[in-house]
Amino acid sequence: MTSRLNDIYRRLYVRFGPQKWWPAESPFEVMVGAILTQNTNWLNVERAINNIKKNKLLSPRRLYELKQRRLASLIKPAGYYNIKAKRLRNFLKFFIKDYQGSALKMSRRGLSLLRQQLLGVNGIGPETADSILLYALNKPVFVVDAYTKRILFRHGFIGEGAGYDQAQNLFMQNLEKRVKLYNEYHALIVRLGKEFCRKNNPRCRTCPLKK
DNA sequence: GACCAGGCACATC
DNA sequence: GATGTGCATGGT
Repeated sequence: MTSRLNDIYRRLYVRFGPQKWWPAESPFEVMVGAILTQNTNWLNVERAINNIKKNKLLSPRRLYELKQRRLASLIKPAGYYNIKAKRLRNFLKFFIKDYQGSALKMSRRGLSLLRQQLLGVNGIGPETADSILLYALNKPVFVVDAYTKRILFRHGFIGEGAGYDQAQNLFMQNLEKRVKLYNEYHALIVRLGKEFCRKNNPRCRTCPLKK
């Protein structure tokens, strides 16, 4: 299993090259993006983040001081804007209260504690939590998303109904626990997914992983 | 017009 | 514990 997973990584890297994730200028921007990108095209998330930046509001306290209505209107392009405004505020409240809005302070704590805390925030599930841990705080945790499960299933690594943890364990129990590897691997899977592993994609049959 | 996108919480059975 | 549903914009 280890060698197959390493082989897949190698092929993806050769095919697509380094992906330079996460596309953001600061750890806090990663956190915001992680919440906004839930079930949403990244291009729409960029528009939402640009709205925040244009108004010079990309800071934990400034965002938290906004009325929820105002926040929702700023992030409108990202879709689900009402629920995401709520989720973002839930996270900001936690981030400010427990870590004074400092990603550096947060990054000093251990992975499993942080993961528990993040999952305790209403609106942050496993993928959002792990994205924040890996891409904002440099913790060695493998991020699983819809593409990851779809690819693992289509290549026979897991059953169709397999859960998040099962997919995550597959990687984490068979690969070195390295931030750089996890960072690039997940990004490459998303890159592959966008092109070949959409739900009804005829190109799936020409997937570069199939030899 | 249909389908899809870097999920999650909640209701119901 | 499994399954279904609401949330919403914008690209292809």
